[in-house]
Amino acid sequence: MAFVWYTIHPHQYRKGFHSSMAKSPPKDLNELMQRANNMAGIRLADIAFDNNISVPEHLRRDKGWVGQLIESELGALAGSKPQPDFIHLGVELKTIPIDHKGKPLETTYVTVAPLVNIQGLTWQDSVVFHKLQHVLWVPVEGERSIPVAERRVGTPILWQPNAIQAQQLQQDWEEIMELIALGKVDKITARHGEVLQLRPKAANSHALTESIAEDGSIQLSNPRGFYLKIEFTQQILTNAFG
DNA sequence: AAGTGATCATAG
DNA sequence: CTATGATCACTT
Repeated sequence: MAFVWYTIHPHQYRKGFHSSMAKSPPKDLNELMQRANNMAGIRLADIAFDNNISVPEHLRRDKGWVGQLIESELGALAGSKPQPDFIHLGVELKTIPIDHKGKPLETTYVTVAPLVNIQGLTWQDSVVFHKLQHVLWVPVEGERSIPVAERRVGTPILWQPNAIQAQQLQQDWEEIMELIALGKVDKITARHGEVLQLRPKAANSHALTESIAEDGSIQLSNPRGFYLKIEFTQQILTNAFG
């Protein structure tokens, strides 16, 4: 849908886009949003060129490519730390693949789920809670019919959960964590949870990590991660553009 | 076509 | 393995 592109000025941006060298972290929220807004309407090939990054033919073996490209353009600190992308701003960056109608094509990965040592862990102490406190959503065309290089970035959305969304997230998180605490992690499916779901998050189905068994002892299970369901992220986009 | 379970690359 | 970035691809 066209609404995703409502702030786009293709010709103006295309001309003066290439120029920046290595990006430094944005000094404040305004600078971050200015950079994000300047990407709206730009093709991934142009952003890649600007960052001296090559464009893969497809994402099958480069599933995190788009996210890392946008991180580079926005000056997010590289590295794999369990911290917000822009720790000094308290903002988490998430790219989200959308179809031609502006609907998310995939669920959104949030974080790995803790499966042991979770006694006393509360919603407000959780990584899910903290990561979703402030998110910069960057929509990107994701239909496979569009060559990766030609996919365009949409208008960014700076989001914070409203009261209802916060409640939905907390309820799902608490129900899922309760099952994990009871040693039923291997019985949890992606169908649990209204807006937040638990799914495998590993190199493959044979990867193992410690978890709680039904008798309270330690067992091994496939690592899991928390993901936001499509309807939830679709609502975020609708609320911003609709 | 949607949704769930599986998978890919990289850094430490 | 853990954690970052996610999308793939098979089942329903």
